[in-house]
Amino acid sequence: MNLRFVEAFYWVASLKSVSRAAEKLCITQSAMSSRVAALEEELGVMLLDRKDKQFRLTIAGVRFMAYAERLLATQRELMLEMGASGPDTPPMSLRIGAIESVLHSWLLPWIGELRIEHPELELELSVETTPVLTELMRRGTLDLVFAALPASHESVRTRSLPTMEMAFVGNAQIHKRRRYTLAQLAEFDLLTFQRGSQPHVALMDLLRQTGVLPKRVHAISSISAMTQLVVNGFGIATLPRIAVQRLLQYSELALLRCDQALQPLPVFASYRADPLSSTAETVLNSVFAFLDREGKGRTAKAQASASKVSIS
Amino acid sequence: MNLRFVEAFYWVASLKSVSRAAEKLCITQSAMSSRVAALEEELGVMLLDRKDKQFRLTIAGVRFMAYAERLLATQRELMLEMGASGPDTPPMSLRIGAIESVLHSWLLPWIGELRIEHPELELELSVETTPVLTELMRRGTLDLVFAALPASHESVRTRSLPTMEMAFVGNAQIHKRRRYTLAQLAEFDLLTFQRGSQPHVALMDLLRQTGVLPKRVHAISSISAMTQLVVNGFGIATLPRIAVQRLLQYSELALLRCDQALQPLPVFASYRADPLSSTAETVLNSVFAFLDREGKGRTAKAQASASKVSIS
DNA sequence: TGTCATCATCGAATTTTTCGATGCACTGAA
DNA sequence: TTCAGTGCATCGAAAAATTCGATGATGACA
Repeated sequence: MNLRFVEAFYWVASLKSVSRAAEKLCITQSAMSSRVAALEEELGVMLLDRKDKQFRLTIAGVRFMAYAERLLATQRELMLEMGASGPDTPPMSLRIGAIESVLHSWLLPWIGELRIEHPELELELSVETTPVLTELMRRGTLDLVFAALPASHESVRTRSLPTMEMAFVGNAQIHKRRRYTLAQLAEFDLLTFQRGSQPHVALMDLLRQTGVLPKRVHAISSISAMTQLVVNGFGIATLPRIAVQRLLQYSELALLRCDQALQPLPVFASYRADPLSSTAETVLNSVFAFLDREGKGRTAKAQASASKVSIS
Repeated sequence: MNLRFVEAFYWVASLKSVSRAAEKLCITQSAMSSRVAALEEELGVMLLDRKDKQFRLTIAGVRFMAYAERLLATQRELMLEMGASGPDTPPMSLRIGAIESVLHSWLLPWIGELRIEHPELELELSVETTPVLTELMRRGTLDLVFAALPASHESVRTRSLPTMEMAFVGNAQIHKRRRYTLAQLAEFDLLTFQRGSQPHVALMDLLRQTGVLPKRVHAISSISAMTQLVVNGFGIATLPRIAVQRLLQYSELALLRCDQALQPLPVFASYRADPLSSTAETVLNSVFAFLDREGKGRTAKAQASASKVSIS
């Protein structure tokens, strides 16, 4: 029995699809199909339920899955202990997905550090909205996703990251007040993320609760589009505070103080349980370490600069 | 990683030889050699210590061995649960070795039963002396051995079987007394197993302890040779009582009563730990069941016939 | 009814594994 | 020392396995 085949079956069962498992392991769908067939032949049992149109494991398939996990766990432990990172180890690749807010806050500087910590990693970065990301995670197209909702699914693990403080951002030339009430802000056009997104929902909730009737609320799916619009005097955007800070010095953006606080944006990291590799976990730990360091180091400096800017 | 290769390595390590492991798995030595090489390449570590002329595992090899056992144990459990005894399962073969005493007592009738219980088994039977058998077990040439000594060796398990009662056997025409003293018997030529064997040593000890000086003690390695000699009036043999009983009715042999009891012949079953198959264990359990049944069923009948014959 | 998505199956191409032969290093006996 | 014997690695060719690309079958969906 070949463990590569066992792994193949594991992914077929985990992703509930032959084709997607094939994609995951970088082989053709026909090869994957015949791997499963070979396993079935070797065991003398059907593993996939082919009667139904819908994907399902047979009873034997479910039982085999448990053994597959045990075998692969042992293999992983083994590889780890034997240090099977020989010189001919193929470059490990990790497909990361993130929402724009994450991209524009800590993702890029963190990736900079990651390239130093793990230069052998081959990254693939997709920026999408939360629902798209969770779907891509469910289908196994991404290995690690930073989104505003957990990609809850069997065999997908989730850890929650520090939330991101949201702030109103205006044009420094236009919005010069020291402080705004929500009603005052709502006299301008408001820009936030796409409909249904956490920031959009949170903003609408806040307006409703405080009884403020906004002029217009635009749903924009791109942070850089939003900032362009703000710079052009189109309106006021709700953006992650940290995400904006790196843009502040190069533009005429201004963080606006408001009497009503915006709900912070939660961030969840989701990754697929991979029986043979702890890459996602390792990389995720790197994220936590990075954010921890950033948080500590920046507390004084960044807070100061933030308040300074907000005065402008 | 292919579990067939892991199994290959397991046997290489267990039998401490590439060639013998190859023989065990029915492939050529070169194939076995390259299997190990493939494993080493995959792990990026040497597993066999090739510097020394003498076989040895490297540190990595020893560590890997533990994982190999775990992987194979899981695979075995898996195969068992999935009932991988498909219609295309190759016939299982078991190489059994036994000493003559076992052959002439219960081995053949038991094999008769075994063929009914496990008709899929392909047997290979070797009759040898105890030292040869233990060596063949050590080298992995035999899977299950019934001998007068345990084939003690790492990765060889041993269970002890009921001892065999030894008796003096004479020619019914010549030795007509109801009872003999040891001294009386010793006036004839004595026949026992080869020098160094348990019966030979035991007989010499008994003679020495009782201060009897035998005329001659012949060392014969074959039971049928011994019985022929006894029938021809050559002398008196020490043979397992049960072994002789099946010959009694067809010849002129007689069990002789003696005031000195012979030491019983111990019997040990040794078998190699096979991580993927419990054939030896299963078959050995069949032996115990058989002997148990025989012992119970025969107690009255056989004892009676034995005493009847010994009177003749 | 046509399109799309998913998967099995087929023959050819490719890769892996095995065989048989040979060479090398070492041992033990002559 | 020489010589036969043992144990293992290595080589090229043969055999077996795996994979690919293409095709077809099936059901979903509009």
